[in-house]
Amino acid sequence: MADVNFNRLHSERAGDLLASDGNGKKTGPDADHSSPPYDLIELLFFAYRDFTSDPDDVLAQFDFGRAHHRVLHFVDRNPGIMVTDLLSVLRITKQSLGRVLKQLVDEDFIEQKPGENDRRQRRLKTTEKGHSLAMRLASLQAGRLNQAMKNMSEDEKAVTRKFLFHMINPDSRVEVAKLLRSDDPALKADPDGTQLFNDQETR
Amino acid sequence: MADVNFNRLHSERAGDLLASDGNGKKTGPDADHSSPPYDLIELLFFAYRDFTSDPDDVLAQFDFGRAHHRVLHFVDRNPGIMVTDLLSVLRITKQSLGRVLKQLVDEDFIEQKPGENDRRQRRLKTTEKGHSLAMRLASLQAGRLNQAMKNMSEDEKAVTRKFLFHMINPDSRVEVAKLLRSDDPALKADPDGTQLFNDQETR
DNA sequence: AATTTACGTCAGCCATATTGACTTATTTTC
DNA sequence: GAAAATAAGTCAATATGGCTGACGTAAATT
Repeated sequence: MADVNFNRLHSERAGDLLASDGNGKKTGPDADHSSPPYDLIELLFFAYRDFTSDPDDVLAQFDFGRAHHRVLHFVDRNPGIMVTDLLSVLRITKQSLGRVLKQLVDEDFIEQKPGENDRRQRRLKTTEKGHSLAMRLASLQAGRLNQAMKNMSEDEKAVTRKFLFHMINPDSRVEVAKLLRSDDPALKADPDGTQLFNDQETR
Repeated sequence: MADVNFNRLHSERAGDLLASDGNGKKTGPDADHSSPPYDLIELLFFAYRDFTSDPDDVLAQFDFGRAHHRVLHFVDRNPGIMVTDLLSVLRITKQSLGRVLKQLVDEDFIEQKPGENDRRQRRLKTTEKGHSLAMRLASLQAGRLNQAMKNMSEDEKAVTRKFLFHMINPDSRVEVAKLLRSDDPALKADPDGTQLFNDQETR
């Protein structure tokens, strides 16, 4: 709140990184003396902050947090997923997952049944109640994304997807690409997202 | 670790949201029956996860967390910023900020002096040590961003910036635009980022 | 039969956020 | 000049969501 005064907050530190045009482009002949793209760094911070805030508000009404959202989302998107897969996608520990998953199961948002071939597995899927909440949360995020892209051409949307994909660690891209195309038959023939994302690097 | 098996995890819930081409495009004549753009939702999640992971590793060596990073970043970028401004940018409480800011001041990453006109204010700026760490962290994020954009034209980069800007709550865009252009004289004449981001909506 | 895997659990720790109430300077307003 | 508003600090309590390490069990694989 309160009108914030950001005027007169100018950097007193020019010359930190040699000459730059202020946009991160090189001005010298060869070496990369550019300053960091602060605009993008900060845009990503603010964009993600707001991207998560809508769902957070809804989740709070259920006494859930962002952790529940992530679990609910990936279970809803990948019915039959097992605990090990969730751990690797979310990159958290079994204990951390266990707590939120238990709540989601206890409160009937997620149900589980043993794997048919391997009875050690817990195959997870959302209940109707869970699916409904997942859709509500996804719709909020969808609304924001659609609004942000409403004036974009298909090509421009593809550029955005490509950008986000390339922000992911190269090591993880194959796994992510698999997740993304998991219900899109048209992408089956593109195992590592190479075509999808016009990937021509890091190989 | 362990090879994860995402095959055979196909949605068993077709027909939830009427017909869709699987890409979030409308297939009907007018109403928006499209399903959420799950690919973008998940790409944003993974992109941000990895975007923050590099700095996290460095911060851990100093016994700092992501909260310290945010404070350090915005102080470094806005020398002379005061506590109230930080609170509004970071959207956290005074108590939360107080703790991490105290550590950063105690360990000589940030210094403070009273405002010249208003002696209640603490004008914050990074020390050499603090600036050095801030630059190190920014370079990590810059490296990832530059790599993600290395094959992009200037137009495509502009599209990406525009996308991120439009993901921000309309209410916050003016404030963010002010922050972004804070040391870029070329943008001074564009108070709410309208030109910069080719903004033609929400007015 | 031995090993590995999938999962669960106990116990404790830490970082980061929250709310509400209260204090102290200092500046602004009437 | 008195009253009100502002900038900042502080105390106390609480919640969330991560973490580590150790251990246990059932089922599958070698």
